[in-house]
Amino acid sequence: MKIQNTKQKNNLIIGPAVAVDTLIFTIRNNDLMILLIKIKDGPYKNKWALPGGLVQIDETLDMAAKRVLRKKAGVKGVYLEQLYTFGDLNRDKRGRIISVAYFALLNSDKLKLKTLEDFYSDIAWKNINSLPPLAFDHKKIINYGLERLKRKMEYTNVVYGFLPQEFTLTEMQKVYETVWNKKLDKRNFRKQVQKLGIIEPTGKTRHSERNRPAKLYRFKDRKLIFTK
Amino acid sequence: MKIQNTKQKNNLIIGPAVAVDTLIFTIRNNDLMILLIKIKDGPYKNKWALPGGLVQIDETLDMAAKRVLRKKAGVKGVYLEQLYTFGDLNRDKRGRIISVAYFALLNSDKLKLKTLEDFYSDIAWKNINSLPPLAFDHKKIINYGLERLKRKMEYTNVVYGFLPQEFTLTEMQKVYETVWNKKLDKRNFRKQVQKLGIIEPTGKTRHSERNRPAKLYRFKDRKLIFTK
DNA sequence: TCAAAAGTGTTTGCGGTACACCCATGT
DNA sequence: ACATGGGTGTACCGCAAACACTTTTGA
Repeated sequence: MKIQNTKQKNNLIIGPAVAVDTLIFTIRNNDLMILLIKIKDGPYKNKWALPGGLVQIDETLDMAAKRVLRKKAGVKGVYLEQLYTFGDLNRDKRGRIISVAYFALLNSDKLKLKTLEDFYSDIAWKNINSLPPLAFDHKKIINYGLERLKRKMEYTNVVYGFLPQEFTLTEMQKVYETVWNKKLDKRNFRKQVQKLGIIEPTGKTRHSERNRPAKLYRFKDRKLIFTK
Repeated sequence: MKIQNTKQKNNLIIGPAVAVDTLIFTIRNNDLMILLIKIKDGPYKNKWALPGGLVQIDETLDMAAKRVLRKKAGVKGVYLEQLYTFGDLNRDKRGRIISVAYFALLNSDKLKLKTLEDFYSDIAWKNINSLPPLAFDHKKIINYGLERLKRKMEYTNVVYGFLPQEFTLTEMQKVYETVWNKKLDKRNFRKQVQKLGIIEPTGKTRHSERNRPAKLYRFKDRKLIFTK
């Protein structure tokens, strides 16, 4: 990359600004939810938007995304990956802002840490299937992220982002069914998952109300693995 | 995305600058090549780098990438997709620059238009397997792009980017073999490709020196299709 | 007739899919 | 004993992989 047609002095640049926007997904009651923030004023007043912020001069993109996660969702140590960078000219009416989109997956462990919507009226988990009117090009970004998520769950173990340390196979199956929006065969699902060798039994069981206890499993490695 | 901690007046922003860097691939003599530019001065003097440029205030990211392709490689209308955005703090010693990487695929039709290396001593096609010392984090970017390319050729028809309008099945197979760096079975390859239904015979044949003529094929659609 | 690349089918094994019943528990 | 979700095996089909010979052409 060669610098040309530019002036850079004390980090003063003539050019687009850079922001990160984060798609924070979780699953609650067998629904795929995304964390959104209501905009209070300006041209997008009363619309909802992805949590985001401008990238500071002394932070990387990943750092910026993690900062947003911490400040807006009160979580850290969750699954996070860069999604895509959106740079249309009029995606933000207020100025030329390029958005580097990230997506994060939260599990119920993380959710318990802080239930933000109890404290703020302008931040809320929204069902992915009934989104409110969105600001900017955030509808497009969410659609893009959803496709990535669906695809990635086919050929990686990224599902662990949605699951707590210990979980039952039925819970795991329900995550897939929720994201893919289709029923899976219980026997085939269990065979396939077990064959991949990415999870192991903890030896413990979970006793629900009045049913047979379910065996608990954990991921051998809570990091991204390609399974195909 | 909410603006905060920022000052924006007449597009004057305090923050990182944004550039695009393009991985321009082609295949020549059964080798995967990438177009690089030699840096003339500054801290990266005599190192090689990806063609790139700063994103102007009035152009989208795609426009910037296409501009680079046109100016540096003299081509247009080639396969182009956004790869990833690199934003480490010290990726460019000269200042805080975020790079949106793209990758492009050229076929021999396009190559004929302009053989740049005949005109410039500081621009050259380099074999992907014997790269010169690279500036910035461009080695990392190239590796990332290579992985994307290899994977994407498994589940899409993106190979068309490397192929001219008309081509033989052997030529097509050689593209795969070159990128994946392994031999494929001729009979299985032909069966699979034909079954996908993404190409069709043109009816014409190509007569090489002294062998049996090969049937020529074309892609039904020269746009990205998912085949799996 | 020879050299060189084009072109073509069959067999086998594995992975994915379809499908139904018994088990353990609490009430 | 019953209701509820947990847990298991087999049969079939289609796709992928392995594998070798014939055809067409120009010299």
